[in-house]
Amino acid sequence: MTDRSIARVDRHASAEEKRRLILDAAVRVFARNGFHGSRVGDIAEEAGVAHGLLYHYFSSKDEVLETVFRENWSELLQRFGQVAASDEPADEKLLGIVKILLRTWRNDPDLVTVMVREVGRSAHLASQVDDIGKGFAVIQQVIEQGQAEGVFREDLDARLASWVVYGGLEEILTGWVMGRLPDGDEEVARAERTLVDVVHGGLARTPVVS
Amino acid sequence: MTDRSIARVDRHASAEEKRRLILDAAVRVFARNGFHGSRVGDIAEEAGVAHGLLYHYFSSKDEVLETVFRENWSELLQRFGQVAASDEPADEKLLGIVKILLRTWRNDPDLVTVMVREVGRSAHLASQVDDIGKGFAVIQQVIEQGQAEGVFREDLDARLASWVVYGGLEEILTGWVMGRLPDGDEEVARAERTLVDVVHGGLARTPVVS
Amino acid sequence: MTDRSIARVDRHASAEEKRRLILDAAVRVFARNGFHGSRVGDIAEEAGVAHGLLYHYFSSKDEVLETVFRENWSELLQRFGQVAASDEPADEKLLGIVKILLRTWRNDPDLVTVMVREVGRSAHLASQVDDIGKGFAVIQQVIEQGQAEGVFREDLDARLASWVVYGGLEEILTGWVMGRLPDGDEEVARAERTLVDVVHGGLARTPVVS
Amino acid sequence: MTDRSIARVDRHASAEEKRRLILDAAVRVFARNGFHGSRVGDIAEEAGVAHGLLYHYFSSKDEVLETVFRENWSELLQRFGQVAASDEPADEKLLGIVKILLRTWRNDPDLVTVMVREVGRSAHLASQVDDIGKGFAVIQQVIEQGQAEGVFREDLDARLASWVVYGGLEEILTGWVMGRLPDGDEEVARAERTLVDVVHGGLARTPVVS
DNA sequence: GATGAATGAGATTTCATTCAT
DNA sequence: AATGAATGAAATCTCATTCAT
Repeated sequence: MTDRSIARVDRHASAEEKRRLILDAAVRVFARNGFHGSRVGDIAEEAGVAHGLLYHYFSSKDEVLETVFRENWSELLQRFGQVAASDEPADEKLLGIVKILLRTWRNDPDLVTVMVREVGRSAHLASQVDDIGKGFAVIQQVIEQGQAEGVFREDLDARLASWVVYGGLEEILTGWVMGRLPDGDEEVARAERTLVDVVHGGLARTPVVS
Repeated sequence: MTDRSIARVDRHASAEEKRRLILDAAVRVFARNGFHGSRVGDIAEEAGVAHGLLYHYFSSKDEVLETVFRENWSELLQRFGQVAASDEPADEKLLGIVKILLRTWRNDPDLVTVMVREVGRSAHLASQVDDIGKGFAVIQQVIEQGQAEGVFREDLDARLASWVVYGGLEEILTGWVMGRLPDGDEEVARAERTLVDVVHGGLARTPVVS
Repeated sequence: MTDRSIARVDRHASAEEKRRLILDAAVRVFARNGFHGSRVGDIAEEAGVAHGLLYHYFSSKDEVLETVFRENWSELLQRFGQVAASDEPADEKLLGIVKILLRTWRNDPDLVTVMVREVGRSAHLASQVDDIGKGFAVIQQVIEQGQAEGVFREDLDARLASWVVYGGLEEILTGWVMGRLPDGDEEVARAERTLVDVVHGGLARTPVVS
Repeated sequence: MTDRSIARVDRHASAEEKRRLILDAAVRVFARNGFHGSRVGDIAEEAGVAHGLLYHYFSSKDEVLETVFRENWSELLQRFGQVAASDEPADEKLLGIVKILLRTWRNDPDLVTVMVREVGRSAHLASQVDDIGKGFAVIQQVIEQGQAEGVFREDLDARLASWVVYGGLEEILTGWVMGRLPDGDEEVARAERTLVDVVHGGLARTPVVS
């Protein structure tokens, strides 16, 4: 979640800064053209370096995408973990996780675009699979905790439910990414509310009490 | 949702049958290797024809994917429409739509794989956008109908809610497609139940009645 | 020099007529797109037949071009021969040959376009070389005859001179073909006059009498 | 008209030299096989580079041909211009232009072959049209100057006459290119003389004085 | 004769990656 | 570290030609 808005080429950028420059450029370019539609040269150009330099820091174009994913996803995972480890009730935790992801969209739509479109379901890289799984696992844990605490229904398969929750979340992001859902501060707030309402209380008016 | 299991090359296949052969082969190959990982020659080989013939029926590899999507999605849309037009209550309709999609997975996992992985969020083709939107629209209509009938809460944004519902649905499919969720008749039934439970009744145990 | 203006597809065209249909279509298509820019299918379409039929009458695309050239060039050669065999003086004969070619342009610009652009200097076909040579030979004979009769200067290499004459002629045609010289009845007449004036009397005002 | 005979691959060739290497190789290959008969790989092989490098310097095979034409024709045009700007009489200038072209054949027959066969009349590229026109324009100017000075007949259309002159010239070159006229120092000298004699004094023995 | 589905050799072009400087 | 010229595998697409019907 580095500030990518400052893209000017600093002639005196240190080695690490060049690496960042390239990663940030990659996010913008992948977001704009997709992974397959982006050439290594495009990334280098966007970063203001020669394309050969990219291979000094990364072993391949694939590794650039993988790095983008890994570094950012791990940060998200960490924040999920903090929420999950707090002593709030399960439903609040769920809300916290939702907020983290939806608000990331506001801060860095390009990054979310890449995560959702390129990494989410393409079988590009094997390594990510585990990491993505950890995201589901956190949600699943929260749900299971909620069931244990009695705030969530126990008749639900917590694992499947975590997929449903995550899916709803990701679909909203996709809607924004693809430009099919209106974007803006208010819209994000509304989406957050709707998402939580649906997964928490369900669509049904008269609650299904059995 | 043609039966693609019969792939033997019928020497006396009529022209239209060859077209089908190619489309069906494309679904299998795209499902196996992804769109970008599939060569035109792979599709032709799988179909048992020369690769040049593909260009007799389609103008490009892209058009093959587009056709796969268009022809199958329109069939799904039609079935959604039938459910939506029935005189069942809204929650039954929602269940009906969920069933259509989840069971398509069982009948034709390759097709679903392609739909979910290649078409869903890649900006491959412009034309599909409209059609995909129609899927959301049907769900949204059902939700709005439910709100009007009083079976669904009125305080929800029906449009956003339709995205959440569809997202949960698609994520389950993705889990199967990516091999990250266990598959099987029983699992599909359980997923169906969980999905409907979540979006209908919500996760909350004690219904949120204030 | 068949009348190609009547291009309607006669359903009851006899075999020979189909052949003509194809040849005439080929002239139009080659003139429009050049030999390499023309597909066999384009010719067939222009002729209103299936492209497979072309191979019933000709063994290849090359042979179509060769046939166009051969059939039409032999007709021109014949007319050259008639002029050369007449009992007019050599300078009149030269004028006659010039007239034949320039006026062919008026009657059938597509044909001349093909002759000039595709056959003239591409080494497409070996067979034509001889035939083209016969054209030069006729001009050379006329010049030699003129020299023998005393109307033409004897100090000129008749062979080279025939190439110069033919070159001037062909260049004018090329100018029309490429749209770089104005076309029209009057222009053709003026070109005829200029060409004959130059090759006959030369550019020099005060004749070079030594 | 660079010396193309030195084709050995110099490992230390600078970037610009590689570009030249490719252009020179293209001239040889186009001369040998014609534009359509030459594969990009043939050019690269002849130049001793990988075929991909060609696309580093040129955007397409077409652009290679266009560049060959443009760079060489502009040099010729410049030399024409020098002749035209000199203070010689018009007939000497005409001779000068003829010499430039005919002698280019001796120095670089491959280049002339390509110019005559591929560029002259194929409608390959739009850009050349203007440049080719400039060649005619110079000749036309010289003729008009001669008419003004009284050395050339005033009753001739200078524009058309320039086409006739250029056509005679080009046809001689074509004869050599196609191997239909004998080549050699003496032959070139004879051609030069014949060409000038014809366009200057005409074929007629007793000059046409009216 | 006539059709057009089917074939497959072949050509251009792209672009990730390497490496000499 | 940095550059960008150079490489070459690979992929899409074209189209002349064949041939079963």
